[in-house]
Amino acid sequence: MHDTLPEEAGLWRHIRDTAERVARLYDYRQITTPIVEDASVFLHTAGDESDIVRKEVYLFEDRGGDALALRPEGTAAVCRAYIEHGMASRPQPVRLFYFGPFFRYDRPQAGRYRQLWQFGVEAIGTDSPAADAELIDLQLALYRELGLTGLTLRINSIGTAETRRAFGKVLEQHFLPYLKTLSVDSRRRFDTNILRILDSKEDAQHEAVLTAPSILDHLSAEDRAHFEAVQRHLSDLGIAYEIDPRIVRGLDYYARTVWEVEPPGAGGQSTIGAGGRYDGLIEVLGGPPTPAVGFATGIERIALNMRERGLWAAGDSTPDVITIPLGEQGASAAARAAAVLRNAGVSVRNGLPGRSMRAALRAADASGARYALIAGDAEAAAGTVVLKPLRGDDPAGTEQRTVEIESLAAVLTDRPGT
RNA sequence: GUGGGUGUGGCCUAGCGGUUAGGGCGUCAGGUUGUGGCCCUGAAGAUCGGGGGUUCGAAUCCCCUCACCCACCCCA
Repeated sequence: MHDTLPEEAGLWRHIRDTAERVARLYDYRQITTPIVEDASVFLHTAGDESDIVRKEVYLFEDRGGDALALRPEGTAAVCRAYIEHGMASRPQPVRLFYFGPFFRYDRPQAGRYRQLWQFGVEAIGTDSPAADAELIDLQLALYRELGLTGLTLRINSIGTAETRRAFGKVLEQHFLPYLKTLSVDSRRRFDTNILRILDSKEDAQHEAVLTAPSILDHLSAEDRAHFEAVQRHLSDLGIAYEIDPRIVRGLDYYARTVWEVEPPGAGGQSTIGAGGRYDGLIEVLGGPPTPAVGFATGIERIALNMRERGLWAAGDSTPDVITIPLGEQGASAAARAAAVLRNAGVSVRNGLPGRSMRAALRAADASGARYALIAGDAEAAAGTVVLKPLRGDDPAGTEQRTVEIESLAAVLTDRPGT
């Protein structure tokens, strides 16, 4: 798990602000759910026997003996809240977004952490293919706003659980003759989750995988019509996409549309965000049958991609002004000047007394502040301070001048760039 | 869960059986009386991830362990 240090804070704030702004542009509203939930919210939705539950959820018991979980994802919790707060009686769909930390007991690796931050958006209560397309549009708009271009959108339709069960049988017939030549992992998947063989890394070039039947040929007429409508909407929105029948999802509550977004030169843990339709989830959680669609995107991976592309240079925030108090009267004059400026919205680091002028100016220079404000006993007696521009590009020139404390705010805020 | 790699002051790193464990960056102080960026001087800061062992002697070799990183697996 990671600390976010001051040098990184600006990037995180930028990503978060951009995500929330874009979500609101599409009229989604924020929901914040607890970090800890009753374990059943996540266990039942993921299937009690899956790897997800057995190995990757942080589980613990509270003092009352209840089984709790650190939330591993957002969608199930949002759906729990939808049911609990009777949101089915609000205008449908309910349009929600969230931003926060999640926890997964995975082995960490590039772009994968045990505490991870996600931004997610959900439209609950609609089966319209236009909603699927809107969410994809929103997700791509976020990446675009952040400067992440050249991403690949891959979409697929996986029908219903019933479709996938039938398709699994087809795949069994297909892979059976090749079984001995497949990798160990694929042979295991043959029994546990046969659809996953399709996106095996090891066997990606294996004849059996290359010639495998496509789930798209096994969709129901309704599912096919839905998928075609999603594609029409994407085209209307001017969104480029690839159809990739190898994108699958393991859990039964998924339905129809699934998508993933990858940066160029993808490999490894590269997916930057993924979404899909989960028409069966609300029902699994004890609510009425309610169609829904959403996506989530990893903040660490966004940050990783932005840094790799030089879209954000690490840097501290800098104060506008740093004071240099000299002597006792100077210290109180500096404090007064700082208060005046802060009231006007100018950020001020009030320097600590006791340093030599030289040392204080060195520190002021290193701080990146635009101005040093020198307050000595002589100035204090006159109710003034010395305002010294520190950067060569100051519009008022580089000459320092004496300014009355009470007029400091006007002097500084009049100028652009402070 | 499986495999591989790396661990030396805050950061980067030299050293790979005998060194007071060296350097760079950063930090702090100073370079004369109230003026920065460069430069110069000085200081603080390391039980060499931890624990065992081999050896006259270990940061350097061996074993165990922990942490981190990378890949696989998994990916809600």
